[in-house]
Amino acid sequence: MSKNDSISMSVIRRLPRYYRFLCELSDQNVERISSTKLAKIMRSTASQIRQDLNCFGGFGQQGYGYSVDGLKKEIKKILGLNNRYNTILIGAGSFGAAIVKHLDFEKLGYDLIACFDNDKDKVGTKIGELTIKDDSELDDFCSKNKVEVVILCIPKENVENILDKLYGFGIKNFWNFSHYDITSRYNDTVVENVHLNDSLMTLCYRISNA
Amino acid sequence: MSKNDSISMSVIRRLPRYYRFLCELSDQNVERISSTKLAKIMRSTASQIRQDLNCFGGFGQQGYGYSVDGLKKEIKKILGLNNRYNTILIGAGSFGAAIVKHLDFEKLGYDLIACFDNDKDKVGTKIGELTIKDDSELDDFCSKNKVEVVILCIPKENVENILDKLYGFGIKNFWNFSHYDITSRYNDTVVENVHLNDSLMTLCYRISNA
DNA sequence: CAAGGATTGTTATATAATTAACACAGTTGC
DNA sequence: GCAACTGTGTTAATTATATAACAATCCTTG
Repeated sequence: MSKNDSISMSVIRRLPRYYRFLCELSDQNVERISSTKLAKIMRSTASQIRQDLNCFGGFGQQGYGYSVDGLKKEIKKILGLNNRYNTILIGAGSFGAAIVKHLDFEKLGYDLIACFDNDKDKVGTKIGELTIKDDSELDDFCSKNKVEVVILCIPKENVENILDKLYGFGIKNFWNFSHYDITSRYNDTVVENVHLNDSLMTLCYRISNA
Repeated sequence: MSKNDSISMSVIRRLPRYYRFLCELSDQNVERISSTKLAKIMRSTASQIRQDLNCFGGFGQQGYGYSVDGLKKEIKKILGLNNRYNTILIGAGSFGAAIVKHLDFEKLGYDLIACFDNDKDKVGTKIGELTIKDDSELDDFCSKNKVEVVILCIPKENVENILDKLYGFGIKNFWNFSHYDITSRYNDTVVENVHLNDSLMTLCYRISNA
């Protein structure tokens, strides 16, 4: 598949940031940008930008730079943001609910098709258009629907059980907010662990040692 | 200050994870652990663990390994988790509220002393024990209280204004959930940017290119 | 439409991070 | 209390990442 054999994670994790800044430039009706100017805005280096982009192809033009809209579309395609993925939320507490309300899943390709919780008080209430289902319905739902991504917002005690079950249904893509490293359990899954506590601790270190 | 001159960010970002796993081992009443065993549990390498820890001092003992509780305490100290920091939340929407409810600020050293929002409907309502204040009270509050950390959960349009104001009060530590790179504006601040959209996009890339 | 300037794609260099190697200190068991 | 083993701290080698350099290419302008 073209050039992108084994792109390093360092590069991949920078792509969303490029996309973000390109969207802003586009909103400001900037038509073209050079790697040097973009580097200045993003506090990066021209070298890095050019090298990152060239992992995927030559999107620029000598003597001109990059077309903002063109590059934006290319990165969107690279990131796979034109695809759609059926997504469910497990753990529909205030945190899970806030997560799905706060971000643009739709825009980024995720279709939220169901929410689950084990709290009887929450079951039956709504998150947006969706009615929260009981955890006991999870098996049935997964066997009848093509679930591609799971957002996990549950306490770490419950993770292993739920995880094994989902894995059994062939679900391997997780956006994980629970305080548990999913990758420690399976290694053929795609997992984004968002460890907010880790982030707070890192902040603490940096403040304390500033 | 001892050994820790210019520890690399890579090392620092691993510390919370060590701490997390050590807490679990401690909960399981494990008394001692070798770098090799810990590496196996954490899916890391013994070399990396030993080298990371030795940035801060020799906490282990030849032929024995590391005392779980001892090492846990050391890392806690290194991370600065014994310190206390006065913290305020700006943007007390469902997301901001969920963030402060979901995590153990207390345990990690952060004392939440006030919440602000510009939505008149939210002002006066409560988050835990705290009553949400109007943004207009921010100046007054900052001048009368020692605010050390700010959690930002506001739309990116409002960030620059609020940020300049806070910076004016000498506040330089931010936990930032807004879709804006604070480091692009000032460079003498300590910022943890949590870009959840970026995380979602990275996940999308990895699913799409698996 | 040619000459000069700009800016890329790419290769080469320098820096950073990870892994491996190993000497030596401390533990354990007989 | 000695021999064999375990496992650290540390230095060395390897790999990965970021920066710099530059020739090739395309735009721009008079």
